Order: sequence, then C-alpha cells, then structure tokens
Amino acid sequence: MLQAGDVEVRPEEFVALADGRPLSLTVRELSLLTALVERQGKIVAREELYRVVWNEPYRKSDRSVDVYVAKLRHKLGVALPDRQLIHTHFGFGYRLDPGA
Amino acid sequence: MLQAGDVEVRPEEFVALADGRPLSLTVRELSLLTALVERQGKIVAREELYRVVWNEPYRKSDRSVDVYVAKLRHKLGVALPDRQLIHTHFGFGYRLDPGA
DNA sequence: ACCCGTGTTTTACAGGTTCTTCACAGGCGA
DNA sequence: TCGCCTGTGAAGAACCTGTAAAACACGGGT
Repeated sequence: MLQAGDVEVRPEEFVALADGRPLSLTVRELSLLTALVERQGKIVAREELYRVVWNEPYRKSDRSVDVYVAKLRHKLGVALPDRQLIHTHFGFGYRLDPGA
Repeated sequence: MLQAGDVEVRPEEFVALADGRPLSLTVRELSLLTALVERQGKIVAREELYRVVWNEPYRKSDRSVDVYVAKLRHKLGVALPDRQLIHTHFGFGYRLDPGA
C-alpha cells in the first residue's frame, strides 16, 4: 500500500483512493499514478516515467507521459479540488507532492 | 551529490539546494551551477564552462556564460543574501567559492 | 463480419518558458 | 584616457508543455 497525502494506491488490488473515495482510473493512469506516488516529493524525469510505466525505451517526441499527466490531473482535480498535486519541472519531468 | 558550502547539487535528480531549501533553476542554470560546484575554488575559463555546459565549441563573442552567471548570481543572492559566491576573474572566467 | 464502447497513441496547435543575441552602460587594466 | 571586458535588460527565436481531437487497437455482442 502506498500513500501520498490524501491519495492512497494499492497497485496489487488495482485501486486508488482520494480522501478515501475510489478513483476511476484506467490501467495506464493507475500505473503512472503509482510511479509518481512511489517517488513522491522527488522530481522524476519524463524518461524515467516512460520507462517504468510504458516499459519501453523513450522517444523524445513521445507525448504520452504529458497526455496521461493531464488525465491524472483532471481526475485528481475533481476528487481533491484546490490542490496542486502534480507539478511540472520544465525541460525535465514531473513531481507529485504529498502535502498541501 | 555535490556540495559547496551551503549549496548542494544533485544533478541526476535535477535538484539544487541552498541552505537546504530548493532553488528553482532552469536546465541551463543547473548545468552551469553544477560545473562551477564541481570546480569550486578554482578559476574556470569561460571557454571551459561553455564547452561543458553548452557542449559545443566556444565563440569568443558569445555572452551566454555571462548572462547565465548573472542569472545564477541573482537566484543565489536571493536564497543566500550577503554572500558573494561567484567571483569574476577579469579576462578569464569565473570562480565559485564555497561558503565562508 | 460488423458495429460499438473503452482505452491508448498520435497529432496538431496554442500558449508559455527558456535561451540566445543584441545593445549599451559601466568597469578594469595599460 | 583608451580600448577591451563584463553586467544586464530587453526582444525575438527556439524550444517545451497543455490539451483537445483524430486515429488506432481490441474485445464483446449481435
């Protein structure tokens, strides 16, 4: 079980909770969220996310990570309004912040 | 992990800390700071900084190094007031001095 | 086989950030 | 003082990100 603030992930059960309420995520979305929660607070390179979630070498023209970050942001934004969980680090990647 | 006085750099994590607090740097700024910290206390030729950070041959009319030294000085100055970290060596280059 | 629904990947473009270059003011050494 | 060097703001170029939508993949039902 992984936790980051109000977000809880149980990858083996294919479940993610926000404030205790279940999030309806697809496989990719859950996989990306898991990767981010496992690295919470740290800046994660887009390349690393791609390797871990997609399990294949990264092509720098690939925008999949960005697209799925947007999907996650949207669903997390609905579940936990007024919180900025996923931060962008320009030219590098993203970071999920547990706290406020 | 690299350290120079109150400045700590972890290039692989894309992080730089001043007095333990994260600095918000761009890719180039972090790269230049890394090069200077790796050579702390030494006078580094503008040409060497250019080669290392920009990864291409140096044209003596190029002012990029100076511009980015100014950017770094400003951000470091905000984070660590009253300290002169980066020194100019006229006609040559720059030197980063580990904190007092 | 075909259609449909769901999920994934790719594309396209708008908008934003960063980088480079220029210009000029001021500093430094001879 | 003169000539060269450095500091730095500003402007446009170059590059990166957010996001909607199109294209694609695939399984289930008919």
